[in-house]
Amino acid sequence: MGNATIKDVAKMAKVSIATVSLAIHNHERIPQKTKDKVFAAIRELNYHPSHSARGLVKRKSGNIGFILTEDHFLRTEPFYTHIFMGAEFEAHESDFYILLTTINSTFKSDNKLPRFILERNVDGLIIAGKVPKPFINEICKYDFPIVFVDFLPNTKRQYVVLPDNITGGELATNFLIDNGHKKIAFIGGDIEHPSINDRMKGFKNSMKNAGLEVEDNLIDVVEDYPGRANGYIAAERLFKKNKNFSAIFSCNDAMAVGAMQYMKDNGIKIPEECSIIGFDDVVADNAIEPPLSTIRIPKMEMGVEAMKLIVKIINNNSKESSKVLLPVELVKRESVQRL
Amino acid sequence: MGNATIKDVAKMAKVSIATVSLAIHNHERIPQKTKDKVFAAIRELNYHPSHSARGLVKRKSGNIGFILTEDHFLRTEPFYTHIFMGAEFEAHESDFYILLTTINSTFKSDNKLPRFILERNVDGLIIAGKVPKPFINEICKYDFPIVFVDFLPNTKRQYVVLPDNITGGELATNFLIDNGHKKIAFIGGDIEHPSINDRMKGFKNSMKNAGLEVEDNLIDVVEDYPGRANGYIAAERLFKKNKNFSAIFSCNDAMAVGAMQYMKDNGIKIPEECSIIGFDDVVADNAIEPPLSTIRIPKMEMGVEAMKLIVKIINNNSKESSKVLLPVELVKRESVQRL
DNA sequence: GTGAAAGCGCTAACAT
DNA sequence: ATGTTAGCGCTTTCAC
Repeated sequence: MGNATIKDVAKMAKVSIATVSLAIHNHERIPQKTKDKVFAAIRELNYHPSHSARGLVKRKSGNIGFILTEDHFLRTEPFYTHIFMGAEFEAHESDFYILLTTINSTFKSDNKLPRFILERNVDGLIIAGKVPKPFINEICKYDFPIVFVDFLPNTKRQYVVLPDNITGGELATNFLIDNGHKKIAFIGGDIEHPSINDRMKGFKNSMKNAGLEVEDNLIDVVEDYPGRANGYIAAERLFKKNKNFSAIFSCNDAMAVGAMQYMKDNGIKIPEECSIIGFDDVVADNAIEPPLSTIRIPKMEMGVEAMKLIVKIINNNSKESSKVLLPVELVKRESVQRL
Repeated sequence: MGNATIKDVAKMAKVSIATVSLAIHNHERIPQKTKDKVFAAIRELNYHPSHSARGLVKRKSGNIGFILTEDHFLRTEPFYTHIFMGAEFEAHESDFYILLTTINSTFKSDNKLPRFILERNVDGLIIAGKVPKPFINEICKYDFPIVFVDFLPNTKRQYVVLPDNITGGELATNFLIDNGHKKIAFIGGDIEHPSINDRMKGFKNSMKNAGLEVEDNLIDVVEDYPGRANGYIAAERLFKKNKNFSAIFSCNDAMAVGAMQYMKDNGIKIPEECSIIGFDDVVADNAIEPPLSTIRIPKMEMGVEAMKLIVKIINNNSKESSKVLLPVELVKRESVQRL
């Protein structure tokens, strides 16, 4: 089972190893006939060029580093897992391998960086989700090309792949408005996160456009991570303070699920007494009762685009900065009631 | 920011590159004094050996391939994600990188194998969870050392890391028995899966040891994947056929959650009217009502052990076969009632 | 149109 | 106790 080297191919095709190499790279100076001979030998021998040898001479590792925080990777919902898989799929189309590693969300500037950075064993980086500032600072000292996915840090050269959060926020809000809702609450967390911020921006845009008031006390934003527990808390505060709303737009599904739990615990019927819409579209949404309406983020596609972009940058075919905005989609399920 | 080569180190330490190389490998022929000089230069230059160059001469890639099915990777519960992270952590301790890839669960023998196999760009394989038979057949043609985690195929040389499913099954069953349950149902799926099979074995062992009868019509095993939906179905069948049991042992948490859903939908109080215990201990267990008692599988540790084992095999320090059995643990929560 | 040869960074056998 | 050197598999320049 093929452990052939370029020499073996050369011998079998009766050409020099230089010719084999050039043929593989589809060099114009090699006529089709010779190429055919070479490729026949390659197939026959089940030859695959050695990654190491190639890397050595090209001074490229042929690897892409994929980094996310442990928290994100271990989240119940396979959100970043989907993004990774998109990148992985796309990697099959290129000659790159992906090295996945996680970092701690409490990364300090004197913590050890991932080994593949120190050893320069990657040609570029994909960073998915929010990562700590000190980490970004450290990593920028090495000058790898970096593509950020689902997070927008403020670095100089910015290559990012994001869902269209603003439009998503508008989509969700418009859906509620179109269903006759006028008093709409917004719950969120970690508001410095650019994505969450944009979703709220979309919310406000739509409210304004519809001539509806955005009431401060209908907005509940917790400081930290917008997860289930905080969704519960936010809903609790909202309902205790003010019962004067007919729908909630949650900055993501996790918080929405928490909020729904609160409503269930307190006998508030969904959607009869209060409608709710989330954001992300993660698997759990379909498993809860009632199924949650939400905004679908194209997770796989984000991974695919990130991979395409980093390869483009490495091959020097890209501009100084670029921002890929992926369209999101309204998913109507049963958590929103027409008034 | 260090792109130094072994030459630079040699120059700075005023020795030959051979000495540097030997010092790095802590060769005995190099006296401590020289080593100190060398390491000082290494630190100074922030030198890290080139993975490619090393790989080229050693004819090793320095990579481990980690393979699982897409289904498993994208499962809502981050079960295999935890296993992967364990392997990732352990990889930090070694000189290996991990290449993660997924395969389709419908893999056919003429499907393309992962690229790192074809290109021989891994020195060994970790395969997590059940993978299709044709895949195993294909992969065995290349003779990479393989460690299987959480799955036991019948290959010749067997290196496996498993949770102690039999003991787990006994633990769960004994817990129910100790709480006064005598009529206990078992629900499961994919019974050819060695893990599920072992859990049932443990169930039967405990029942027998306690002098209790294992009633055939209290065992409901679906053909396919033991997931939520099938848990619901199994519970439904069980309750329709026979109300004559006070507790259910579910082969895993996913099925348990499905079964609980059925009970809730049909007004069967948990645990007052029926106790239930699962297996796996995944995050969701704590989020449902009532919190599910279960058997905890040490997922991270399994990844760690798998990585340790594959490294050992690659370094030729292992026996022909070996089976690492990791202890499981009973987690008492609120889904089991004392009779 | 094709081949020879240098060299990528490293290891290890062989010299000194 | 340390250095010299061949060679791992490949790319690419230069020569034929």
